Amino acid sequence: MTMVAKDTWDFLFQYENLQFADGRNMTYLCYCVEEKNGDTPMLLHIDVLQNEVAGSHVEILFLSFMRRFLASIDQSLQEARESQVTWYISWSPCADCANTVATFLRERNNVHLRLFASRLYYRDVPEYQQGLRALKEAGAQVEIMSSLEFSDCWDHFVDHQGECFEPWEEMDENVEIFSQKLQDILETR
DNA sequence: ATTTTCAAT
Ligand SMILES: [Zn+2]
Repeated sequence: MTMVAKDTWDFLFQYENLQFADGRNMTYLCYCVEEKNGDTPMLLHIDVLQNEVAGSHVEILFLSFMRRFLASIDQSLQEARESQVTWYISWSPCADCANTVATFLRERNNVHLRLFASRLYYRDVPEYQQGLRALKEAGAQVEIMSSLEFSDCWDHFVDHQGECFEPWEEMDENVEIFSQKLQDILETR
C-alpha cells in the first residue's frame, strides 16, 4: 500500500540520524492522518512533504493541508471526529513552526499529533528548545525516531521495490544521543 | 577530534 514513492537513496540520505548532518539542508515530512474513533484506526490520508526552497517549512505546508482537510470533513461529521496525526520528520521543527503548530493544536482539541524526528534542529539554541516544549505542552507527543519508526517510514513512504529496511551504522547510538538530548530539553522549565 | 542545521560563500 505504498501511496507515496520516495527514492531509497534519498530517504536514507535525508533521514540518516547523523550527529553532524552535513548537506541535509532541506526537510522531509512523511505523515499520515488516521481516524481515531473506534477500535481500529482508519487511514484517512498519507503523504510526503518537503520544504519550498527559501520558502515555507514543511510544518506550515502541513497546516495548510490539514486546515483544508478538516474543513472538508467537518461539514459531514461535525465535531465528533478525533484525528490522529503521525509525523516522521527529518529535522525537528524550528522555533517559529513549533509555536505555530502548538497554537493550531490548542485550537483543535480533536487533532492529536505524534511527532517523530530523526534529528534535532539547532538542538542547543534556547528558542528552538522552547519551541519543542511548547509542542509538548500543547499536547503533542514529541519523540526521536528509533529503529521502529525508521522501519515503518521505509515500509509506507519509500519506493523500496520489496527491499527490506537495513539499519545504517551508528543508528541506535545516535537515537540514544538524540533521545537523551530531547529528554533534557523537555524536562527543562 | 567537538563539525551541521527547512541552502547559497
Ligand atoms: Zn520551521
